[in-house]
Amino acid sequence: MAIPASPKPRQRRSSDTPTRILDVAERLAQRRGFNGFSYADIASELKITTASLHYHFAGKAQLGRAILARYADRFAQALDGIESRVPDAHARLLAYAELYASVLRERRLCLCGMLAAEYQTLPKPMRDSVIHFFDENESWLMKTLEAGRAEGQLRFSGSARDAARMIVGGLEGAMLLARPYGDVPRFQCAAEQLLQGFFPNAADPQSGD
Amino acid sequence: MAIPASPKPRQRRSSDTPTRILDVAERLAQRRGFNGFSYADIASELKITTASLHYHFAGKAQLGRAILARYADRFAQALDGIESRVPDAHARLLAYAELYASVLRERRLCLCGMLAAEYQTLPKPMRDSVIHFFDENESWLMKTLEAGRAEGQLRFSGSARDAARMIVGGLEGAMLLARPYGDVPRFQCAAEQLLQGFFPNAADPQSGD
DNA sequence: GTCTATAGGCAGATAGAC
DNA sequence: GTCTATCTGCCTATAGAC
Repeated sequence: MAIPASPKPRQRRSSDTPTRILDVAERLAQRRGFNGFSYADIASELKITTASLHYHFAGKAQLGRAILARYADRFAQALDGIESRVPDAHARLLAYAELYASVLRERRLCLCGMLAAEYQTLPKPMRDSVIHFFDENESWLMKTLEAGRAEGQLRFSGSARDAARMIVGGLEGAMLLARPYGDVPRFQCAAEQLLQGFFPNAADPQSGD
Repeated sequence: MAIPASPKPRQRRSSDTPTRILDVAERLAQRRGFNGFSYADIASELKITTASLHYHFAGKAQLGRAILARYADRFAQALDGIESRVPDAHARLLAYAELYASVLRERRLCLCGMLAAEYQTLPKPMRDSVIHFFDENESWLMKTLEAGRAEGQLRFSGSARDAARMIVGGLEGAMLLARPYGDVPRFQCAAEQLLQGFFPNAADPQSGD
């Protein structure tokens, strides 16, 4: 029920052609941007032709939609996974930041962070998916923050919505800057500082140096 | 001395061809990304030919370097301006965030935020300039934060370097996300939250709702 | 499903006239 | 400095054989 069985458990490892195309395209989009790769890049890596690519994904716009749809699904599953595995709100925030760190470790940007930069050049359906992704993140964080505040595990002064937006933006920005430096700890350090204000047990931020 | 006079004060408004080219190219780069515009885009807007563009900037890579050099100069001047006009550290941080807001109001991203996303596709000299830009921002913020802490106007627990990096990343990310929504207040709200932890006079962040 | 072959357009770039 | 004309290459995309 919760985990629907794959409709066709044929191949050993998820490696049917559409999936492999999406895997490569997604990685290229996260590393080089949606405007930074071509059908030829995917085709050469998979040793197929661009004509074959067009059989599976009629155009780059449709490919982009498919990448985004799969990415959003996977992200939603990851958030569900946090909720089922991690009981307390404090740890959930850290687990949320760790999702970003794991992407950065592959020298990728968050797909939607990248697409947010390219937003003005994207076809309308992709724009809508990017917005939807951030809305979903905001909702999940709001839910988490409010629950944590009710339980006394988290503290924050303003609205949960504003706090959620600051967290998403802060993590996306920390990722954006850490990647050119090739410096994952740089991201982690920023993420910790960003979140520490929400933890009541944190040392008072007034010690000197 | 501080403000060197323009070498050739010929035209009424800064409108020699190289400057107009840089103006258009910079705006396109900040809105669509460096990979999101072409020589033809600039040429058609200025009603010149791409051949003329090549006379002033031999290639897109050189144009990119010129855009970055001018942008970095202007940003450094803006930081100097804050230091000369704004006396206290608290207000300097707010003025710093306002620099970002003024860019966002033109529906642009910070040039180097945009180029950070496209980093893997940039020619080496542009990469170096992007890194240098963020290093300069970090230095300026460190200086400002340390002075503010010494004067008792700012408080923060970790190193000034880590705090500076969190601020740059946080503002860049808040910009990145606010733009797709076309929502400048969204940025300002995130910026305020990001900075409020540095202000000792802020209300303790434990009030309920 | 995958291929060969190719179309049509746009990219960055250059030569040479004015 | 700006132009016309052109080049080469890459881009997305399609037709049609296998």
